[in-house]
Amino acid sequence: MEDLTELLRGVLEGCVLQILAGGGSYGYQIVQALNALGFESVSEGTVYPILVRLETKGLAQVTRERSEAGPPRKVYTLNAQGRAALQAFWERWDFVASRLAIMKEEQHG
Amino acid sequence: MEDLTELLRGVLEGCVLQILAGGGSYGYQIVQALNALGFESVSEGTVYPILVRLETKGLAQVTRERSEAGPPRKVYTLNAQGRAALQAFWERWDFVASRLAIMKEEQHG
DNA sequence: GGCCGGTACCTAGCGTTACGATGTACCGGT
DNA sequence: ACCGGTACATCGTAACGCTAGGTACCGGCC
Repeated sequence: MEDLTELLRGVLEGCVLQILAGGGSYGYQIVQALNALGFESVSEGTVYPILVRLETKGLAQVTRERSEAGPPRKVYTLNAQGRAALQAFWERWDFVASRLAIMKEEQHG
Repeated sequence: MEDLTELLRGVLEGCVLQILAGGGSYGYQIVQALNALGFESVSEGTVYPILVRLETKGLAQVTRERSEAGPPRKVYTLNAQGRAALQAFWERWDFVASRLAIMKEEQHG
């Protein structure tokens, strides 16, 4: 798949929120989850700033947990504001996706 | 609807390509078409740079047509490369949208 | 004639975001 | 001692959308 960079703007933060909604997670694991999902080009340089942003905005809390296989993890957990932000993200996404679907229909109709 | 700015990155260029695929159009009209579609915040300062970009990339040609109600219009028409770019856009969009759909499912499942 | 609203174009500057590159450091196995 | 995997951080760059401002053509109205 070609370069998705521009299309992923704003989307990745939503994806991270969604992943965190499924239970606490940390940067390295989130990168792997996004890669596994098909966003193969997403790397640490992209995800870590997002996590910092979420914490700064007060959408997630951090706890340190030690790892058996490396340095300690910074586990992020969504709070109520974070869940609200996730819902708001899906609303915006659904809106945009619905409009794009309309446009695409017109292509063939 | 809240601020869609970030979600529209990359998407607006695709929308303009799609609009142009339906026949030649010009900046002012495209702004109105996008507004009518629901992207109400999109203004001329957003669309004109996109059109310049399309021409620079060799995806569209320009012809001047006079208007009865104002200064002459710059009518943009897609060429073969433009139609290819449109198709490539839809492929990328479908990919991203499908992944997001998977993520959203997991929310409830 | 002068003014205003609608049409139509353009640009500079700003903020946000994703990404590549680079660096640090902990750990187990060989 | 070294290497690969785990795990974090940050700087600089590029791209894009948006606000704000500017120019200009036109018809109608006072």
